[in-house]
Formats: sequence, C-alpha cells, structure tokens
Amino acid sequence: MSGGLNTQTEMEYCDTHEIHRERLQKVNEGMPDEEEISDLSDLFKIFGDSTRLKILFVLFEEEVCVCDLAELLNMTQSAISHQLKVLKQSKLVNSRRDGKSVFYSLADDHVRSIIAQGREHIEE
Amino acid sequence: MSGGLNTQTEMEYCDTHEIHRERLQKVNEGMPDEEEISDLSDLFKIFGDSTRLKILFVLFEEEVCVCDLAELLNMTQSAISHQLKVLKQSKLVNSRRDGKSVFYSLADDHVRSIIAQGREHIEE
DNA sequence: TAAACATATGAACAATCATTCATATGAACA
DNA sequence: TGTTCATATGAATGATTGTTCATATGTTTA
Repeated sequence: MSGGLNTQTEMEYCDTHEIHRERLQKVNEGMPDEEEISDLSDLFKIFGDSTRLKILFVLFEEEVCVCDLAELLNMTQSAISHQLKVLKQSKLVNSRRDGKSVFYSLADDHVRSIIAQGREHIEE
Repeated sequence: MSGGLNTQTEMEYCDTHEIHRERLQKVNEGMPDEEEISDLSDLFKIFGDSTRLKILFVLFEEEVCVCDLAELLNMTQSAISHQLKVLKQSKLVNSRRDGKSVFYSLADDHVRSIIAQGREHIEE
C-alpha cells in the first residue's frame, strides 16, 4: 500500500470530467483515517476464515477446551491452537486454565452482532 | 479443509473429561452448515482488505467512476479495477456505464451495517 | 476510420497465511 | 521424580491473494 486519500495535493483529473471540491470534501469527512481502516480490515480478516468462524460459532454456545474444539471440528489440536492464538490476539476470545485443560470463551457480544449482520447479507 | 462438525461418529474424547451429548446437541443447533460458513467467510474476506474498504467508504457517500476512485485512493487504475471486480462478484456494488466512464455504487445497505458493527468493535 | 480516453483482464511476482510436523512447556498423578 | 495428558509454538510448505505490467475491449470524437 503506497498512499491514502488524495484530495489536497495537485492531481490530474480524468479528461472528460472533474472531481468537484464539495464531493471531495464529503468523501473525506466519511473516510476514517488510514490506521482505523487498517485495524478494521485486520478485524474482518479474522472472520474471513472457515476454521475461525466455526470456532466462534461453537463458543457462541459455551466455553470449550482446545481438545474438544479439535474433536468437534475434526481438526488437529495444533491447527486449532494456532487459530485460537489469532483469535486471542485480536481479543475476540478469552482463555482460562483449569488443570491440564485451557478453556476458551467469547470475549464480548460484538462478535455475535458482526457475524449476525454477515449472515443477514448472505441470505440475500 | 478436511471435515466439518463431528458429533455423530465415534470419536476419542479427552481422557480426563467428556463432551456430553446435550452440549454437542446445542452446539450443532447453532452451527450453520458447511456451505453457509464458507459463504460467510468469503464475505468477510472481502472486507479484510484496506483497498476494498476504502473503496466502499467512498461509495458510502456517492457513486464514483473508476478513474476518480484511482485518483482519490492514490492507486493504479488497474488495481482499483481488479478490486471492483471482486466487489461486484460478491454483489456488494453495482456498476453503470455512462459514456467512456463506468460508475460504481453500493449495492445495498447491509454493507453499511456490517462495517458499522466492525467499527464499533474497534473502538473497544 | 483513426486516435484518444476509460476500463477490463490475463500473466507474473511478492507477500501473506493456514495447516502440518516435530517438539517444547505445563499440569496432574502414580 | 518420571510418565502421561493437554496445550503452545517454531519452522516448513502449499495455497491464496493484491499489485503491477502489458495489453485488450469499449466508447467518443475529430
């Protein structure tokens, strides 16, 4: 990624039409800064993987340990563990150790709303 | 990806604790089928890129042609065009030709809600 | 019809990423 | 303390993906 919004600096418009100043102003007002857009795309990247989505759907119901997640989703303990690390780093899940097991749970309910909105769109 | 949920078939539980039938049942009820999860992750993948997010934020304000998008975002016409194709294939944007230019616009307002939910989560 | 402009697209390349494998850490128990 | 179970993690690998470059398609105008 090289640059962000370009409204202040000189630029060559399309030959047959112009971008008007007011329009540029309007676009600029609604556009979050580079950092927020980056954070936002990072967040959505997390949801952009089937395995992570499945983990989250399981956690919608209740907290589950790594071992059970692996069996439920029919995947390697290692694969699950790697993804749980990603989910934890993004603060989407919390973990709690109980003896040998580590139990993971949803961090908050924003996750539900985001995924719910996505599902609504899918249904068309 | 090898397999999906695993609740019917025989499986080895963790040695020190068991997954109970009722819990499995509950998880199964809330879990969408493999295809919906795949569609859902594909949808979120679209939002998981800064360039595409920026394009969408611009389109939140008004319809814009490829040329103007490229200048606004300070990117190649080709890069923008490729991403617009992705957005169009996912039915997130519509296009309309006007002479030499092609104008893109938001397909529906679900996009707004999904992104709005994401932003809420970011703010912490 | 030729030239110029706007957009689309295929191939190539670099970067990112999910999974696997091997192994390390941590906890319980004999 | 040694063994076993549960989880974490680093390196390697194959697959996916965003951008660039070159070029094709489509539209207008001289």
